[in-house]
Amino acid sequence: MSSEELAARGQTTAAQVRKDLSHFGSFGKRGLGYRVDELRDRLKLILGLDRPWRVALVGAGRIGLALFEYPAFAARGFDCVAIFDNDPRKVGTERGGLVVRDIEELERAVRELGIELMILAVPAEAAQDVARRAVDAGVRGILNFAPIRLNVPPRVPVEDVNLVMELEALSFALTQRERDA
Amino acid sequence: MSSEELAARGQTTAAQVRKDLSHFGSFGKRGLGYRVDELRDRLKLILGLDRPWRVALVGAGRIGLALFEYPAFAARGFDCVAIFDNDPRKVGTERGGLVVRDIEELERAVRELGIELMILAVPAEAAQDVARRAVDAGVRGILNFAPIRLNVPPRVPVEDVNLVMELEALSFALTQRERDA
DNA sequence: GGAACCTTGTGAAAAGCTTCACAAAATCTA
DNA sequence: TAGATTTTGTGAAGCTTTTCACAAGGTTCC
Repeated sequence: MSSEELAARGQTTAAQVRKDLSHFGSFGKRGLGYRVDELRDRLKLILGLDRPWRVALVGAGRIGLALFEYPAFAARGFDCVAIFDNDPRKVGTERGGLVVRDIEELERAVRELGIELMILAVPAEAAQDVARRAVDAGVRGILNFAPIRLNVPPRVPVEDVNLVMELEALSFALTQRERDA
Repeated sequence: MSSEELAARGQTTAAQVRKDLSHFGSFGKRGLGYRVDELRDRLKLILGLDRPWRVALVGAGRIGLALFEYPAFAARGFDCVAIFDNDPRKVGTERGGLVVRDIEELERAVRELGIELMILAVPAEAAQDVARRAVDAGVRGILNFAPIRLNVPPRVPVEDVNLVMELEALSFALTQRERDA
């Protein structure tokens, strides 16, 4: 498959595809393009998807649980191994094949289960404290749904998801178009 | 509040704050900074958040429903007015105060309820078709959870949310750090 | 084998974004 | 009122990202 076709599928340009890939090495054959199966394997390796990642959910609310049972995670090698919450009514109950643990067990469980990534889906007020504790216990990366900027050591990558902001981006785009017209 | 303080709170720089705001006009007073209440009101206006938006959910799966009941949406003026699904077991049941409608009613409901934004949370195979129908019926913007690039007219803004990709970004960041070390 | 054709990988140019730095405007102090 | 101080708004510089364009390498066909 040529960079031209990859670009068409990925909503980008052929030059962009080639430049991006060249950053990690030489993947294609001139006159021919890229072998899709080989490219996929090499990209998986680059992205670190050649091995499973152990993931925990903190905050057993509706969004957190819905995400955690999202089959696409497991399909890409993200293993959901623990759920934590501070609500005594939830602790001990089963959700999606896992027993909800008390947040007080966070540090011990992170160490014992070798948890590397955390999905943080707790109220904004609690997020910073949970993040600090988790990182101290060994969590290496955070997918953050709380609408605050987490203060963590620079070695810990954080990805923020803010769905309200996504809707606001649509509102802005449409409002701007109205004004232009 | 000075651009310096706004920057500290927003994880950016003072110059960036001033440049960004200057793009939309002159908001501050020299020697004094910005009046927070006035700034908030003017930004709301710029973002189009001075009026409510009518939002529909298509796909009454776990993630879609969890999102739809997310109180932060309503708090920012995004009114959830309809839920659609194609599963006869779900159609007619109540979810979060709304009766789930049959997807076949999509066009009529979009017109009658004046639906402007759609949260698209259906399987990837169905997403393009639903998007086309919704846009034809009058939907003006789409928050897309399906892992495909939607083909819609350029006047329709689309925001893509891909949670697997967010986790993959963490995996990549950590893998790269390992290699550097 | 050789001519025609295709597509990569990559310097160089163009475009876009961020930071710098400072005149201008406002406040504060006495 | 005047001098000291603060902070904006913004050109210009610096940096990053994207696009262009083409030599080099590879394929296809006769």
